[in-house]
Amino acid sequence: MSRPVRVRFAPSPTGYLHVGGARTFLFNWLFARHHGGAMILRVEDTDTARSTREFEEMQKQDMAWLGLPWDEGPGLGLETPSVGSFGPYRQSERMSIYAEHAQVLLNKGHAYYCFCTDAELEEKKKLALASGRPPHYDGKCRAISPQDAQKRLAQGEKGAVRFWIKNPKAYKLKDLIRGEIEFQEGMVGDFVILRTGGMPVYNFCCVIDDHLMEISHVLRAEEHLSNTVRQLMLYEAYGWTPPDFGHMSVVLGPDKQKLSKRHGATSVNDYKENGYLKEAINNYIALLGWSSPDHREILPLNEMVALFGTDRINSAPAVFDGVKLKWMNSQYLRAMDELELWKMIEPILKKHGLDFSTSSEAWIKSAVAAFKTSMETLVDCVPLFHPLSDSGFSVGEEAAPVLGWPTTKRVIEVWISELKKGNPQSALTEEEFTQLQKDIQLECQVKGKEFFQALRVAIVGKPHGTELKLLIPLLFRESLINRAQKVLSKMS
RNA sequence: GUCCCCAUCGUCUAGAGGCCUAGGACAUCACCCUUUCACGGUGAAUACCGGGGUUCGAAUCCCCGUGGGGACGCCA
Repeated sequence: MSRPVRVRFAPSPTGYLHVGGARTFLFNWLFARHHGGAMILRVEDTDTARSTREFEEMQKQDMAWLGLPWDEGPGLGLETPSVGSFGPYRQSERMSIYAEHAQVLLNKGHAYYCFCTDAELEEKKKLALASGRPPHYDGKCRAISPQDAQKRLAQGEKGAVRFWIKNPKAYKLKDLIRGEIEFQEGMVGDFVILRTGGMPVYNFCCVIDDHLMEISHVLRAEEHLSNTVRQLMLYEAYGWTPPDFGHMSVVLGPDKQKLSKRHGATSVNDYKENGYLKEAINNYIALLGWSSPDHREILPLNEMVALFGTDRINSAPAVFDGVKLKWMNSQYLRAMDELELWKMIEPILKKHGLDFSTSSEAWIKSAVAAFKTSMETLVDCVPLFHPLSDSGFSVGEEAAPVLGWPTTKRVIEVWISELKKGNPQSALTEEEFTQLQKDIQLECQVKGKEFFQALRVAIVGKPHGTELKLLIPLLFRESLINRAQKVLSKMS
């Protein structure tokens, strides 16, 4: 009775992997790993008008980037072959399988050819809706005998194949997340399984594939709940045992509408580019509808695997909160090793013209350590590291009032002469700097704002910014002198 | 229109009849630390959608209403 756990993520390659899809994928992945089962990737590309191989590739790249490998399905890369023995894993490559299975239904009298035109169908639907009847297909073409249908087909007429609902009845579903759900009789009409032209339709492919791929559990979004009744009918017609279903709620935007592009950044790729860590994204997304039994919120992937279960999935829809994601990201950033973090930061800095390739490992470690608590995303490193780069030094507009103060010049001059007392290729320690500040204040008889802001301008070119005691140990005397002199030259 | 799902602080949630004067996290506010900002620390404010039952007792169970979402496709 207990089958091996095999779950699948079945996206349509019609765009980037978005947050909602990523959550479905993550939940399935966690479920598979928790039970030691297999994670299958199946590409649902039967909507040929909107599906592309490029989109498929982008989604796979995002999935891989999240660090959630799949066990079976198309490989990463446009030309890479699929892995797994239940393929092909692209629905567009399974056409003969669907055709065969549709024929089985046709032979059993569980399906029939429908020759109604779009216009005709549209008209009927409108009429039904207007008179308060459910807009279901009226079953007109049931009357066409298989022989007549074959004849019309042979004459070149095109038709679709519909599932024939032989004995309408209520269907019960034991949902893993929602419990028992009952669909009343008459909820759906005879539905299309093969479009005119032979292209199969989602509900049909889904059943064939889930069965043939021996999928044991289907965790998917709530929007498929009402569809499930059709799928149940198909399982019944074939005499197959359906998998266990679990329908999770949808992810909402701040306006409580289903999260979509108009809500701004909603794809995994957006977050990746905006400097988010995959660990933070996985962790945050997992908390959108799932909670840990031990009530912790910061959970690394391996712990989520150990703790995951469908019993703690919330059936109410969740609003996506970018602010909390950002917080989560900052937590992971802080927990990272300095050199590991540097590997991610360095290319970003380089892209912004900040080159630290000559810096020593010790310097990098202390620089990253000094700044990582101020970062919420990776891209936040740019303004933070900017003051450490000599090429990026300039005297800002905001410094103008400070430059106008009568005491400023003297403070900077003393600062320079003090710096010259040491090795130009050395930096001041935090303690030395603290002492030096006291000395200068005493010598110049300047204190408070007049002193601190003057000094800050001499060092970073602006009266505000990062704490000086963090910056100073990371800057050589030579560089500090150069900067101070540049400021001085602005004053005369 | 019909059917299905859902309903605890602004947001994510804990809560499976007494442990709830409803707990945590993010955000907010105040104070402390600090030359500024940030970090950190301490604390505050804020929620059981409404109405009926059931029960000695209900956020928790039932019914009705309301609100939100989804489905009713030759989209997935």
